[in-house]
Amino acid sequence: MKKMYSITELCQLTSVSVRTLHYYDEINLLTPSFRANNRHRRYDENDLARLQQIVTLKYLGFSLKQIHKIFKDNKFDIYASLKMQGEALAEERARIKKACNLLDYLIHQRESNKVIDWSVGSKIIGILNLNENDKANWYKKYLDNAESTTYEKFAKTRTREWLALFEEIKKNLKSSPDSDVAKNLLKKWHKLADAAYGKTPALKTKLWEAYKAGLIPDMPYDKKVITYLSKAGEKISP
Amino acid sequence: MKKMYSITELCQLTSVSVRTLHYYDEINLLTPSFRANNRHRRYDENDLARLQQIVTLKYLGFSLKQIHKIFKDNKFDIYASLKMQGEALAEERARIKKACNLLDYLIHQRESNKVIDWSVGSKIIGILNLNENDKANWYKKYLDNAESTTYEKFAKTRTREWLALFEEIKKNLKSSPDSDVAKNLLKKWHKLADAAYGKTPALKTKLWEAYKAGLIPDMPYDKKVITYLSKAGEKISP
DNA sequence: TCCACCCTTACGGGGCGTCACAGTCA
DNA sequence: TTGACTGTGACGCCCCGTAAGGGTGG
Repeated sequence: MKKMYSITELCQLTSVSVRTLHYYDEINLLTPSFRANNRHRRYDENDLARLQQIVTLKYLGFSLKQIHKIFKDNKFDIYASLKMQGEALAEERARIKKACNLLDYLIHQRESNKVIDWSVGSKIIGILNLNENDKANWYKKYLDNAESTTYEKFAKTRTREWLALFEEIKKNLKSSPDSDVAKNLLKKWHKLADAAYGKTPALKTKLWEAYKAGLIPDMPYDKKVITYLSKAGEKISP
Repeated sequence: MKKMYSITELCQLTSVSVRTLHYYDEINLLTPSFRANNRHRRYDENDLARLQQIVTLKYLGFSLKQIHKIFKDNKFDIYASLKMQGEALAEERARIKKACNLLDYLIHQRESNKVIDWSVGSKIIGILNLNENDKANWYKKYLDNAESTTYEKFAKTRTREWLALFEEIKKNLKSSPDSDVAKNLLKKWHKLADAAYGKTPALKTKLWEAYKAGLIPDMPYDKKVITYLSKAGEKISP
């Protein structure tokens, strides 16, 4: 004697609404194995198992259409599609993390300037959506033409000096941002930055903001370094 | 003389489709400031700025309805709503991370058993969706009645012994999972586990699976400890 | 005349929530 | 009679994509 479930019983077991089961019946995703004389739906153990699979797959981000395919196609490789879904989830995670970064950036803008520059927001979205090939040219989305030229000239051609400085800072990460060591490193950083952007302080700020917000794709510098410098800067000129 | 934009120009500037701008016009979210004689839409700088704000807010997860409110209500505190949206994003992140954990669990199941037990999947979803108050009772969702009783009896009443063991393991995390130290710790763990679940080995496995998958809310043990034990176990009985 | 833009109108889709109305069994 | 449970049917939502069919300026 097999155990049978009414529609509400099944709902309670799986935290699914009645409407949802009606809908799944309608689209032939989960048709009850039997109908009582009153036309009431009656589900058996297999139906329950199937529903549990549906619920689980849905939680993992599969669409009902995809789930349909998984059931229909016996040769369907669930293992492979689970792995694929894993990649999709990873992408979604990355997207949300980017959104969080952008959010922090905007909140910080607002805290220091009292006004949010939304054009920067949409520029950043452009950067975040760059594909692998175009990532290297992020600055073209963020800066205007003149600024881009300046950036290419000074940042890219003198990369070695920057990297050396950041390596040095990395070694001193444990020292307090208040310390003389930190002040000294900050001074060195300002010297390099001013050599490049002293004539265009607005650009200097703009770039610094971008780095601080973690908006640069494949940043060659450790983010900890940026945070450290940022803290050191705050201590000196609050 | 103000700069004006045709609809396609605006689209190119903001990576938004024409249809979308039509729609925004339709719902009065972004009505172009002017219309040419041909009824063509003409946007000015303000419209552009507004669109940039819309795009940014949308990227951050706001609905069009919410954005509408933000514009309409002058007293609207954008700062506060940005912060709120930050919380929403954090929740979404958490959800995705949970889904990733579940996915790993299922893939691992499939790798060792060749068959996925979907009922476990839906049980786990039940656990993951527990609110703060009910988290402590996660095992009631995961285990059946008899198992729950056993768990309450042995796991909860002897918590101190478990915690002591896990603390000891934590101190030895750096030792290789191959080493004698590891073997010894694993032995201790088996002794404790068997004292509790020796008579119900299926339950022992079931609980271990749950821990390994990181499905226990507010787990009192460091996850590194679980991973370490897991590796040590694999080395001994592959 | 042809082309490049632009317009409006309308259907569809995903995954149900939410009525409205009716039947059945205790 | 009441009321708990169930059934079917249909509209709505949200954010557009995707036509279809037609206008205008160069």
